[in-house]
Amino acid sequence: MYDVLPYPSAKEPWLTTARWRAIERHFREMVMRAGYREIRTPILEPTELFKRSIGEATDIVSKEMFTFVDRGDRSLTMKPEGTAPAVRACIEHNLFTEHPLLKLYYIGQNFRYERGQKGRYRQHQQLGVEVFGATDAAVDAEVLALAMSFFTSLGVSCRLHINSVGTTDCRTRYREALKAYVEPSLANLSDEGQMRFKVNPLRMLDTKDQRDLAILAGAPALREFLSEESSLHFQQLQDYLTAIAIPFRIDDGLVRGFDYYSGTVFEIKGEGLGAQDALGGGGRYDGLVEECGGAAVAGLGFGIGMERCLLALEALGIAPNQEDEAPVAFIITAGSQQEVKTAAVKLLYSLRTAGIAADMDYQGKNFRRQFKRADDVGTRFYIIIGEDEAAKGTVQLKDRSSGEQREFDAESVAEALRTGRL
RNA sequence: GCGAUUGUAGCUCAGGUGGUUAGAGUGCCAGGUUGUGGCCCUGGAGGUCGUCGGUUCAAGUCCGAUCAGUCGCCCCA
Repeated sequence: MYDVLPYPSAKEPWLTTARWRAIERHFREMVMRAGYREIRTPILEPTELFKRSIGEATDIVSKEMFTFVDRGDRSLTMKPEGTAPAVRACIEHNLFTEHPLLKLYYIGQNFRYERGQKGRYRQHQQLGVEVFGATDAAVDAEVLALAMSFFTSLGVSCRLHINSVGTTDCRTRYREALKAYVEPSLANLSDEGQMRFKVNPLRMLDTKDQRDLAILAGAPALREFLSEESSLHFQQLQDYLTAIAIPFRIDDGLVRGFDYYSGTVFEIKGEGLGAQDALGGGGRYDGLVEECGGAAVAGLGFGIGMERCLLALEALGIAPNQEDEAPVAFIITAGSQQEVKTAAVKLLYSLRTAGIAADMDYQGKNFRRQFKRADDVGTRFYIIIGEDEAAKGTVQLKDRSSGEQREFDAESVAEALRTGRL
């Protein structure tokens, strides 16, 4: 876990609220241009929701959930991912019937009880989209394109890995074929590989163990077991991606860790991120809505890791386009007369009311130190008020970068600041 | 859940073989006449040495345990 701070720290300069807002804004603008609407769901959900959707046997459900029993004896879980809660909410509020084609986006916190590591936190934020009600491969292309352009438009280079895990039938047939192929060499497989052979054979493909890779090198590919329909859909997706110039590579070993995926699956990998290099991932989950008690509605989506995105930007030395947090004007008072201070306070509020970011010192600093404070907060203009000005109802306006200074009526200074010129 | 590694001011780090009131740089605060900033000069505050226990006349330093961080495995965002 970590704190997101208002100022960069030496240890983790990427962890600032300004950067977070910049990324969130970038994401929002992108998905809203593509017609997505925001959904926000609670952090807590019934544990059952995740068991049914993600799958009992998955790592997430079996060992990584923050689960507890509440005072009413219900088992609640802090959401480990955003899709199932979104599906639950849409069913509950009949959004699928009201909006047969539903395009949603979310920005939310997820919780997984894992060992911390670079780019992996027990509480992490995901930026995601979900599209319900369309099986057209063009939608798959849209979702993948959104995820990719999110990164490329930020200047992060990344690789798109895609695969198709087909329908339940395809996977069942493939699972048998794969087991039959591996069985003779089972004893030579790593401990981990042997365990997966029993529990979840498809996951054997997702290994980094050299021996296992050697054994699996000649194994049949899941792609060869896809039904004609799944196969065609996957081909269409590739054609669309090619048409819109999104580079991709087919990764036969890409098998994701949630049980609800069907058909298209993908992962986006970045560079310079250490072991946790998945920037985002997702896929199609056509049976999920039904599984959660809704109608047969097709769906697909992706999740992008906020922290990994920020880390990737940091590794590349890219600062996201952040909004300016510095005030336009900083008011400085000379002399200790109460009239001066009162004139300054009056001016401060009239500037803010006029929509100008303005600030002043409240620590009773001397004249010289007020300038230092103004420099620290990065103001563009100094506004100086002394006894003479307070008496005349004027101020001195000084440009910090040029050093130029002119006297203005207190009433007209807002206008000068708005034009940004003396 | 497993493995490796680190823990001394806000931050980056010094502190041979144990030995008085634990240091530097930087940052912070103040002063250098509250009428002109960035620089500079001077001064100041700030540390139960991660925590607990042990060895010793004596522990930041040696030993054990524990906690936290980091990195990796697993898995994923």
